[in-house]
Amino acid sequence: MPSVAAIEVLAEPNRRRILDLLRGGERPVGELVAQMTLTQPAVSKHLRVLKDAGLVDVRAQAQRRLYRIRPEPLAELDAWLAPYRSLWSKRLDDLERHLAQKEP
Amino acid sequence: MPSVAAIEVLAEPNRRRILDLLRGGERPVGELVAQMTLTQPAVSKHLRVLKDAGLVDVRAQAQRRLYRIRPEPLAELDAWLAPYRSLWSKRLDDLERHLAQKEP
DNA sequence: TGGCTATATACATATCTAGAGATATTCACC
DNA sequence: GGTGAATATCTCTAGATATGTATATAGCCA
Repeated sequence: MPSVAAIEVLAEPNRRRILDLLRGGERPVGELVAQMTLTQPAVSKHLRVLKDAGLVDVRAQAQRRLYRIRPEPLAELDAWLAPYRSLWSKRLDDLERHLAQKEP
Repeated sequence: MPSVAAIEVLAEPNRRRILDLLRGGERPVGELVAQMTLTQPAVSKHLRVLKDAGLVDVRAQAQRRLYRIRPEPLAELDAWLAPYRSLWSKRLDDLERHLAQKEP
């Protein structure tokens, strides 16, 4: 069970890219490959890492493998971030107040 | 200008640890070193990386350097995470509903 | 069965990075 | 000015990792 392992896996930009592509829903490997400047083995390897971290799930459909997001580890990452939120929320409040003032 | 560089910097567990320690407020390097199982140069190096990513700020006080959190990059990371939130919020709603049902 | 498609794995390599130890820098204080 | 304390930087090294090429595996269809 990886605690905040998601952040280590998602440090890799191509893996973030893959996840972004999967936000549109289930996708076969080939389609992911087509939208990235990486070879198929490289993409498969990233998918393996994502799967091991529980960030994606696979489903076989004939020779195809359909990948989709598993959001749980992202929720954990979000939880890790939570205690820090108060550090910037005040400034954001200030910003909102400032913007609201510009067009009353 | 690092877009989501924070996530790459925070992939390192010791750097997350440092940030956690700084949640308690400004700290000199020596104090951070004392609470970690790392040599002073190693901690200084991590602090350098954190500073380059804009995740911390330094302030000199005599020979001491007081480090503190700069929350902006964390806010960016939070923003990156935002589009994914809908993926798990439904399940969390379900969980909450389930829990609420157990003690009416 | 044979050939084609889709994906995964093996292997080799080049790059990156965290870490330790040693040294340099900066400041306070005598 | 000299000494000691606090921190930064330099150098080197061991380990990790992302990638490409080549190969294996598995399923469909004729």
